[in-house]
Order: sequence, then C-alpha cells, then structure tokens
Amino acid sequence: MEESDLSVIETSQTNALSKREARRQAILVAAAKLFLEKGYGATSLSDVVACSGGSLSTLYDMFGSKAGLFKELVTGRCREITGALAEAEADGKDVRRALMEQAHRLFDLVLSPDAVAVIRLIIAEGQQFPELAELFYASGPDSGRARVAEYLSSRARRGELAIDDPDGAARCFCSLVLGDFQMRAACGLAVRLDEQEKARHIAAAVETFLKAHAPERSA
Amino acid sequence: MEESDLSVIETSQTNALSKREARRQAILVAAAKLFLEKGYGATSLSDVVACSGGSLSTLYDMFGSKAGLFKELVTGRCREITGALAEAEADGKDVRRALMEQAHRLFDLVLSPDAVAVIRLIIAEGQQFPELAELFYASGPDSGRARVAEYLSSRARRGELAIDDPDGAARCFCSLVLGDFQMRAACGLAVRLDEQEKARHIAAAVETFLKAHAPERSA
DNA sequence: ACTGTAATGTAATCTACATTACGTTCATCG
DNA sequence: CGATGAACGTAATGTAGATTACATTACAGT
Repeated sequence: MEESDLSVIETSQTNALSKREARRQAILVAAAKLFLEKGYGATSLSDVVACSGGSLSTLYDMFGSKAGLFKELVTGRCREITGALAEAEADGKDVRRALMEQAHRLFDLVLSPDAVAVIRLIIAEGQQFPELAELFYASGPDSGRARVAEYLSSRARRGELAIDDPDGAARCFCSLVLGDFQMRAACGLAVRLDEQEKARHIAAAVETFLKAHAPERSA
Repeated sequence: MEESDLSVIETSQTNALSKREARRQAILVAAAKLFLEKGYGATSLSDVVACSGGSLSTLYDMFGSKAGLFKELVTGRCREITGALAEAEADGKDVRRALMEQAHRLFDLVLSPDAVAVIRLIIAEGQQFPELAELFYASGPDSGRARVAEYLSSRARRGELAIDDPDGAARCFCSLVLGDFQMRAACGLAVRLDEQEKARHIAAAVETFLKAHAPERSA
C-alpha cells in the first residue's frame, strides 16, 4: 500500500505537507517580524497569530510553547544570516582587493537590520536561552573568523603578509572593520553612515591592517 | 524662623533626609543586584522590596514606577562606570607605555561584570528606553574616544605618531583593544582569558596600532 | 502629650498573557 | 457517502505582577 501508488499518496501528502509547511512558514514569518521588532517579552502569541493567520491551537501544535517557537525562529535566522558569508573564493586577486571585498561583505552582513535584530534578541534573552548565543557564535563569528584566519595564513605563506598569529590577526581584521558599529546598532543607536563614509571607514580599516602586517622589506 | 536656628532644622532635616536617602540607596542597591542579574522583565518590584527592606509604597513614592526606578538605576550606573575612565594623565611617558596603560584600563573597565551587565540591559530594553543608550554612549564611549583622539593628536603634533584622522584612529585603537570580547560578554559567553592571554592580546593590539601609525622615517 | 507627616505592611484591583479545553469546519481517503 | 483527523476559533483557566488603597505605626517639632 505504501509502495504501490506513490504518486497519489505523494500528491496528497505533499499537499497536506505543503499546507502545513505554509502555515509553519507564515507563523515563523509573523513571529520573526514581531519578535525581532518588539522583543520576546513584548510579543504575545495572540499577536503572532493575529499577524500570521491560522489559530493559536495550530501554533501550539507545531511549536509546543512560546519558547519553542522562539528558539526555532532564532536558530533558523542564525543559519540564514551566517550562511550568507560562505561565498568568498578570491584566490586570484591581490591581497588588498580581496580584503576590501571581504571587509565590505562582513560590514554589510553584520550591520544588516536582520543580523542586528538577532543579536539584540540573543543578548536580551541570553539568560533564558544561553544555547542561542553559543549556537550563533559557533556557526557565525567563529567559523567566519576561522575562514579569514585561513586566508591570511595562506597569504602569509606566500610572503604577501607578515602574520605570526593567524587567529589573532583575523580578530584584528574583523575588529578594525566592524569598529563599534555593531555595538552601537545593537544598542538601538542609528548608525548613520552614507556610502562614502562607509567606504572611507572600510578603506581605512584595510589600510591599517595592511600597514601593520606588511611583509618585511629587508628579509 | 527659617534663618534663626538653622542648626536644629538642619540636624533634623539631615536626619530625615539621610534616613530617606538610606532607604533610597538600599532600594537602588537591591534593584541593581536584581535588574543586573535577572533583567528588567524577570525582576518584580516585590522582589526588590523583599531584598531591600522597606515597603512597596515607599518605593512607589520615591521612584514613581518600575520604569522610573530602572531609569534612575541605569543612569546612575552609567555615571559610575564612565567616571572610572577619567584619571589618565600620562604626559611624560613614552607613547607605547601610555597606550599600553590606557589599553589595560579600557579593557578592564569595559569587561568588568558591572559594565557588561549594564550594556546588556541597555541593549535588552533599548526599545522601551532609547534614552539610556544615548546617555550611555554620550557619557561613556564617545567622551572616552574623544579623550583618546586628543591624546593621539597631541602625539602626532610632536611627530611621535602619524595620524591624519584622530577620531578614526581613536576608534581604531579602541576596536583593536576590545576586539569582540565585549560583544561576546554581552551575549553571556564566558570570556575566558587568563592574565597572560589578556596581556598578550593587549600588547598585540598596541603593537598593531603603533605599526600602523608609525611616523615616516624618511620625512 | 499632641499633631502632622512620612514610612510601613497588607491586601485589593486590574491587566496581560501563556496555556488548555472544547466544539466546529473542512478536506482527504476508503 | 461517511469517517477520520487536521486546522480552526473562541472561550475558559491560571498565574504573575504592576499599581493603588487603606489602615497602622514611628517620629520629629511644638
């Protein structure tokens, strides 16, 4: 029975599943909007349902509790956000250009409204959900930093940079690029930087990094 | 009547005031402990009173509301924390030494449990209390950065550093020193650094900064 | 001692949810 | 068609906590 008419079963099941999946997504979208915008405590599940359509009962059926919905939401957002870092592949370019591009990517990603809202939530609810911070850091900043460190190492091996502690250098690079903008944004302060100021800041950060890690001329 | 026996009036008034003041302080201390430790939402005013002694009525009489108590508490903490930066005065020392000392001060201050708890609260309740972030940044990081910028300028004028944008350089210095430790701490992740690692990190930050801003030899 | 004022303790009020229960609707499947 | 189970909507239920009201007490100034 399970094997014979897969097609029929599949269509019906995919219909059912996709319906359920659609509800699920709708709830997650609504929850994202409300949680990220108003915070955990200030968002009621009735609000979420009012915004997503569907019923409270379904929400409880799917997520079990407010905390369950929240955790699912934040972990999903973490994956999305940190996934956006993966596409680097700048092996042929010269170091300055590669670092500039990486710096822009990093800056834009970390200061995107979504990422800011997520980190704000993680900080705000860190007492109740300590797992979230660990998860976020492991999948985001830490793996990103490791990638940067690896890149720096490879360039150091070719003599294009002077790096003795790749991990420290990577931290240094990220810190220079991000400055205190992330913290300011997390605090809710408007980070007002037009494109020109942003470009100037990033260029300065990269130049500082390069100057500090320039290979010795006489060696 | 007002002028004649000031002393008597004063003693009685100071007694009364100091009593009131004592209550006030007790409440603020208890509130600090609970708010900083458990967060705004998770702390009830009954908890505060239970911890401070006195009565709920007095609390309301003095602070008007939960939000009022919170604001008073956080602004007070901001003043205390940021006040601790003021004593620099390192004019005779050489640049490296002065920067090292400043870096240590900055690092210890920003990562002190109190400062971490305060910034965590500011971030968590930023939606409800946007003033707090502005106040904190104005009195803390911004004025601190300005002082660093001024110092760097003065050394640049003497040719001991190459600085074209003092404010940018100050941001750079602070970012290098703090790394992402502040954000990690705010997220509740344990920042495990023994004294040696800390010293190494700070030394590396200062060296990086100096290398990037060394005055040109051939000029 | 007498009075007004500030401080206390207790308990009532009110509101806002999280969570659960239940009766209804609707589509899918046999 | 009739049954099964998901999804729905609504309305309890229960709790927690902010805020207020009130009756009582301590105490300074006369």
